[in-house]
Amino acid sequence: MRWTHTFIPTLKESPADAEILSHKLLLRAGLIRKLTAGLYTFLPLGVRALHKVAQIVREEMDRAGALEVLMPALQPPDIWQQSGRYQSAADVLYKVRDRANKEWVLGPTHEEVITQLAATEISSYRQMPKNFYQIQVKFRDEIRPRFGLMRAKEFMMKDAYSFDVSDDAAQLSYQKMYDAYVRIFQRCGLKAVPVEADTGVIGGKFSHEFMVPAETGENEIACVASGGYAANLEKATSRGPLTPTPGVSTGHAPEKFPTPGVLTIAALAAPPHLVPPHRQLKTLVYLADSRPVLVLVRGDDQLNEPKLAAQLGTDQFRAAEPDEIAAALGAHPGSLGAVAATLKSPDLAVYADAALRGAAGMVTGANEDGFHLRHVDLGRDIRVTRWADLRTVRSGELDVATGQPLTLHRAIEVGHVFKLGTKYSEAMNATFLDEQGRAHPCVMGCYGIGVTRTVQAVIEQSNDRDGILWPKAVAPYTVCITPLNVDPDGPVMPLAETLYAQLQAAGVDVILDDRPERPGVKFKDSELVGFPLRVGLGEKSLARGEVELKPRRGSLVGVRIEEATARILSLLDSLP
RNA sequence: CGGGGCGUAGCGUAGCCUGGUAGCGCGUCUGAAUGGGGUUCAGAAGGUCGUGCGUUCGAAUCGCACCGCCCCGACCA
Repeated sequence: MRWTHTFIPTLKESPADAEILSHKLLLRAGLIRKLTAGLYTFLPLGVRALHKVAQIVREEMDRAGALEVLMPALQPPDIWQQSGRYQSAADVLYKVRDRANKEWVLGPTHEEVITQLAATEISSYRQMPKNFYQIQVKFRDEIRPRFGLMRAKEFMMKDAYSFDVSDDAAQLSYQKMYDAYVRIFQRCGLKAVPVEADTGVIGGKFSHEFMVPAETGENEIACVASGGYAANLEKATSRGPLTPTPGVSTGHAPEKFPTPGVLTIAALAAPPHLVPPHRQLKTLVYLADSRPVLVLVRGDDQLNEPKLAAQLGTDQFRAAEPDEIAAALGAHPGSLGAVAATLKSPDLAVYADAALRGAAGMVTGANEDGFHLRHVDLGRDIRVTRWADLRTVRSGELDVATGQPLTLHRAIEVGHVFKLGTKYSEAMNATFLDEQGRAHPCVMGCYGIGVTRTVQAVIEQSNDRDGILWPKAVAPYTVCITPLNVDPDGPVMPLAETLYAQLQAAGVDVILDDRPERPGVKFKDSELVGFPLRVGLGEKSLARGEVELKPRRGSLVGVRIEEATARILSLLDSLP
């Protein structure tokens, strides 16, 4: 490609609405332009990078035995009614009406469509395993689109759906996808960490997310530095708080004491009360399927809502409002407690974090505004309905299996593999007959990769002060030939043309910067866009009989003109 | 949806508080010089100051409403 022929509108300054580096670079390097919030046009260079990622995904999916299909983005709402997600996913569903005023939805994902297909087309165990995938646009009515391509209303996704005859077989399908994902992100030049993940509203039993560590990521993960355990913070567990929970009873019965105006853990820890946070019980009130539930964590711990959701077994839950709390407990936030003797209703469910097991001599609210209780022993004074891991892991805590310390990192989710089970196949009647002629629901898995997001994640992870540092596998062009004088009758351009033709013939994605610009402009642009290798041709180097090879991440080397093509090809091989 | 910030030329911005001529840098176009790191000089084009209503002799500037964008939170497959 010739620079003057394509369209690469680079910018010296980044538009004010770009906040994070990768978003700025996408705009400045001329890869995308915004239409409106969450919607972007891919310009020629952006499309090339996107297609390269998509092609890697496609090759690895094919290699893993998945079958490419293409499903409609426009979908009838009744399949969403069938799966139950017309309600549960209502917030993200774009709905449109046709001329007959019939409603349609724009697909945010395709479990319903593929399961409907399986329901009609897969009827025998002989037809499985099958794994269908597509690379297609998804539409999600995001509450807040953010960070360019990171969280958009419309984005490119690879989604795959596996169908198996049994749980064990589904596990194999899952593992194949997991392995394929590891290869995909490796080939994209991304450091992506597979972490154990919460399965969320989509349901299912088992899942991993592929996370790209980055300051600007929207997720947080906990990892053992040496590798091994890694989990989304929504799911991460540890051996518990570093400060042990007090476990020795004072021998006294709970005793009420006045704490006027003390509404927070910190306030109770301050003078005059001086109750350390780890000796306090934090009492939270949730409404699960409209019924109040008390949740206890240690004063210095944070409740992990996804863990609570898993224990409650419903996604219809939320923190109670102050008036709802007052109605349930007779006191307001800041004075709440779960001590049985202070509860209006003895059968109020109490979920307690496992770190509190055996806790004694604790302080908690008295369910009377302005009062707390001391000398509270969990086992004696609080009727716990269920013990569970409900707290959020903190940095430095020890891995359950190895005892190694965990560190917390922010990360970008680029891929997700789910073992779905039979949630959709049961809802949509996707059954098959086994060898005995008995019907069973297909066991499903689903596997997503955010293709557009992956492009941005690569940039977020690979850049320097001058611009993008594309890994060769996903660079829009791998080689940029930069003649410093484009006079067709001059000494430089004919050689540039020759190299250009030879590299094209060798199958290299090469761009020829044939703009009549000053060298500085060309150098800056090629570095901003981040082509892995620049081939510089100027009269000075030519006079020495050399052309200059400048890897984006390395230093400049001069090579003999007659060896140039061969040296470029071998240098390319060695580049990341 | 709650909180905060912002809408002035393609991009980045000043002016707004204290009402009266719309300014600068980059980019674009023309010409010249320069010709190995966003070069320099001269000239030019380009503006419903987000939209509407209001206050006023007069509104980019003050008030109200709306729209849009960004950030934080809530939410999120």
